[in-house]
Amino acid sequence: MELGHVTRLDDVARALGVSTATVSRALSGKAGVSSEVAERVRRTAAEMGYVANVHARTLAGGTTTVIGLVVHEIGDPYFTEIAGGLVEAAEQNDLLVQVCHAGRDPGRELKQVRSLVAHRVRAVVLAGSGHTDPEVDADLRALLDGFTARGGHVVAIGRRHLESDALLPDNTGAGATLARHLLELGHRRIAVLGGPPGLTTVQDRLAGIHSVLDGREDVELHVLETDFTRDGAATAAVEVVERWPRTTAVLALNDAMAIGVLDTLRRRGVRVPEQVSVAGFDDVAVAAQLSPSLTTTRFPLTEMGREALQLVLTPPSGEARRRRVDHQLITRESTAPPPQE
Amino acid sequence: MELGHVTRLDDVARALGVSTATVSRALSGKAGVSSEVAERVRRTAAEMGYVANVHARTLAGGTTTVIGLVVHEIGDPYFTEIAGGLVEAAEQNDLLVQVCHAGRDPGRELKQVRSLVAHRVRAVVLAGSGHTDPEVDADLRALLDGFTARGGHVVAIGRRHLESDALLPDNTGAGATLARHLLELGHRRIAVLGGPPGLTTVQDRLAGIHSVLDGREDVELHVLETDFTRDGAATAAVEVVERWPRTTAVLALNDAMAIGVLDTLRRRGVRVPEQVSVAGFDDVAVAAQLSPSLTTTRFPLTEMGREALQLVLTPPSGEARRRRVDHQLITRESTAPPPQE
DNA sequence: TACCATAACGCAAGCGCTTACGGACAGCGC
DNA sequence: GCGCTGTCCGTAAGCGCTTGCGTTATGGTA
Repeated sequence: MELGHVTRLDDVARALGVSTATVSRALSGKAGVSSEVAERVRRTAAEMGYVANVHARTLAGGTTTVIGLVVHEIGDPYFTEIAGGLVEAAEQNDLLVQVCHAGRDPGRELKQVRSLVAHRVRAVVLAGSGHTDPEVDADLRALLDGFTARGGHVVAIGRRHLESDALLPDNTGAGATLARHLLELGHRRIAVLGGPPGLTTVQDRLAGIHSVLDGREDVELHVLETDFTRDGAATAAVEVVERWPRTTAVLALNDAMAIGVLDTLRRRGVRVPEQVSVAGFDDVAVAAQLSPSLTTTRFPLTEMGREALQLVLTPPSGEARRRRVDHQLITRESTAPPPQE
Repeated sequence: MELGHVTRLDDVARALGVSTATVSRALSGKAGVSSEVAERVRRTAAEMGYVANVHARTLAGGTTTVIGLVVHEIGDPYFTEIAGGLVEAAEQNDLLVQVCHAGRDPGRELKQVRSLVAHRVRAVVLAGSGHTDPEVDADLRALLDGFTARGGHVVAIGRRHLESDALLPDNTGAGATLARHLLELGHRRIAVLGGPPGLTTVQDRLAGIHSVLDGREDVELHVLETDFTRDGAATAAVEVVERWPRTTAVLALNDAMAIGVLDTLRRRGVRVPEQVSVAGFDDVAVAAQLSPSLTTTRFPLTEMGREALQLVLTPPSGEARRRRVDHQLITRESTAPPPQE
């Protein structure tokens, strides 16, 4: 209970009749203390319920045990899974994760990163798409450069424009794979629900799709720009149904959007996949349980979160480590051959 | 770029020819500085890219802008939605959220909270079920008591045993509602997939179920203890199918588990709801998109996260504020009358 | 025995900020 | 003119920890 009082390093030192220096060294396992004393210190500290003041420690030059994670949409399963892998791995390494929600707004993102830097976090992990316009990220990069220069570590997931360690999902390949899949099923009138054009993920996935579909005279392709969210896609799907009612396949640029599309189609009484096929990206955990289950491409998101932490833990080598993450086509119920005319 | 150097308060002060005290006061909007000077300070600080060192500030007695969130399972949508509401609301108030994963292990939880306390977070939000055994939480409560005594703020979501501000979902009511729902559909052979008995949420939901089903001679009720996770339920569902093949309804104590049940039944070729009805708790976002969509009870999770932040922001009044959160039955495809014999 | 490395520990100077306290100065009433 | 109040600002004392350096004890070596 002990209202209002926290045991400090000094209290422990006094209780043992040693100096704070000794206690400090003993507790952080540094050399310069005999093992018996160290043991006694540790025991007493534990008994007294001593917990080091993180701020004092950090200020004095010790190292932080917090890493920052910046995501676009905390509610999006894509990020949830990454966060899950990261937080769990962090916990195993006695690290804490500070989660920031940037809402796909570069300004907000900048603010969040600034705050993380101010907290002297050990590392910043940036998850999600970068911006195609290098200008947008200019401030961010300057900030991150300063951060790394002072010993901070930056790990990106899918931000290929950043010169940091990175996990780079093969978005272009995934786009191509899905386009090919639809083509092989026989679809020729395809709608793509794209996100805001400023995002590299959007750009890459679209590029993959175009690389397969462009130049084919028998293919009618409509690309709709919309919000990169489930609701955005749900609304856009209405437009697809009304403007191009003969569409036989809708390709959403992520699973959240695909779910939105399924939702709209269900409400409108359009049967999937009998009348319209739907596919997404990312193979979010629930994709398999959807009604109908969703054809998508898989990136090992949880695994990527864990791997990001591994990068955090291993000190940055001379040059940036960039690992490409491969995709995998997951064929499920939501795609099928188009209806006979 | 400026490798290795961060602008400090002192740098700003020197640039302006004033004392650090003045700069400090100006930046934190305290009295004692003329408005012109304050304005000049703010401008110069911004120009120099000054960002206060959070640790120094906190150590010197300033207040933190971090709040800690402890969840049982970061991957569980239940917590994800709460976290989503919380993180978003926090962002709007210039607060950072530190997320901890306790994995339903009191020891780990304790460790995480200890770490949060060491970080002098402004508030600790504990989400998820408490433990029925008061002993288990004894250490935790001592820790939290110390924390509040030093001005910390504790907000619980669903931890009715803690004497803090709390949001208390009506789990008992929800259990009763679902049991009644199954009964009304005509189900008489019901299996319940419960979680570990040490959790109050499990206890409360079960209590609600029992309050409706107990004493009815025509009802055959089997309660299975299992892991409170999707995989745990998936495994348990196998057991249900094999041991009590005539079961017509499976009630899982949360949606994640219900999803696991659906998964198992699908694999086994058992049709839902034609042969077996399935229901869950919480109305996680994907419940509506499942195949088949899931009957469940809704708690406004995202809203609860937001509300928790509101509690964090409003200073604790004399006595704990405890708000009960009502549930709502969401009837969907996964429940229907049992098959004719 | 004298000398020096080595180990074990204490001293004290910070880390970058906040804030009590006090000084300087202006304005006011008497 | 004096004193008083109030405003604006600087001085300096910490906040609780880490760590470089100095001191002392210890043992090994020539």
